[in-house]
Amino acid sequence: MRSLDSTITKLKAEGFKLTPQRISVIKYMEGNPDHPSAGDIYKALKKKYPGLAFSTVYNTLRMLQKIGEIQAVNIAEDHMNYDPDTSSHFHLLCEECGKIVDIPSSGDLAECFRSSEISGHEVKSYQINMRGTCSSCLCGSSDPQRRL
Amino acid sequence: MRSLDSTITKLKAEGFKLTPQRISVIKYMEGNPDHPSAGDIYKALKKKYPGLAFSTVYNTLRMLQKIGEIQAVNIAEDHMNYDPDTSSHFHLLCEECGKIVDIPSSGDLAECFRSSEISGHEVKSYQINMRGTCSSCLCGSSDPQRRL
DNA sequence: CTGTATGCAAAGGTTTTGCATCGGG
DNA sequence: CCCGATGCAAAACCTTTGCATACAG
Repeated sequence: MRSLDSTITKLKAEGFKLTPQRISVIKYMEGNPDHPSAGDIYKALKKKYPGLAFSTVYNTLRMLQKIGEIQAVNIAEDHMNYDPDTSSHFHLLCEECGKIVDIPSSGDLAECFRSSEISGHEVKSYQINMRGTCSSCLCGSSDPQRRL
Repeated sequence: MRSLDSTITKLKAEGFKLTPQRISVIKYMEGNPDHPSAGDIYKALKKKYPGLAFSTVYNTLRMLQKIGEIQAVNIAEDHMNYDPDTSSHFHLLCEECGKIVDIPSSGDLAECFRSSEISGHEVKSYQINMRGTCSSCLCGSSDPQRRL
């Protein structure tokens, strides 16, 4: 997801309709670093757009996934999170504050997945998910953002 | 999970009770390469032990996780899978047959996670999940085990 | 206009919880 | 004996689905 404009252009090119609800979801995701869940998106947008259904959020997310504008992050145990940054990077779920933070992809790591063939299997995609404590919680030991 | 005996010994040492239901779950998991879900375990054991509750399966799995005898694998989209092999290795979800296969940890990959500090965050654990096509489905293109 | 997206509600699946009862240590 | 585990059922939660209506192109 580079920008609102490029995403909308892509939508049109792929033949999808531009409804206000879809645009609101796209706006919410664009540049959002918080890896929101479908529920987060629904709750946040429901205030502004009372006429918004849960299924519309899911449909829009699925559509954005299909055209490669967002990626689903399978790191939490009981729900999916969504990331507008589809470049190669990884995620850490902080066990203190519950946030999901981005981890840049190191050259060494990328090197391991250079080939699409690993142990005789064909690898089409991969995710690296970590758990631990994020830098904010490590420094500010008075944990200003503790949620758990 | 090394063996049935060692697991039972560990359970006793940790002060957990040895009930027939717990032992049946442990037996089912021990050496099982199929990464079953809680539902798989329940369905399989319900035949032999009609007196088995879903909650007991979940309780036992949580207990086994806590004492480090199994690990939860967060690779499927809508449920958790469980693996009695807690050594360092990764998983590939085959998009053809739906199976989860083990990928041995390479030295190069392990090297990347040598330090518990990455990008200023403290990493306590990590999972590498891949999607693609497993070697069985690649070879036997007549896909004898296709499920999707 | 036409076809598709929306909203609503209900279903489906997984996991959790509450409570009376049972049984292992 | 006693405390914790079990079984049962229901609830909670996330996600998907079906259908009539509304609306973008």
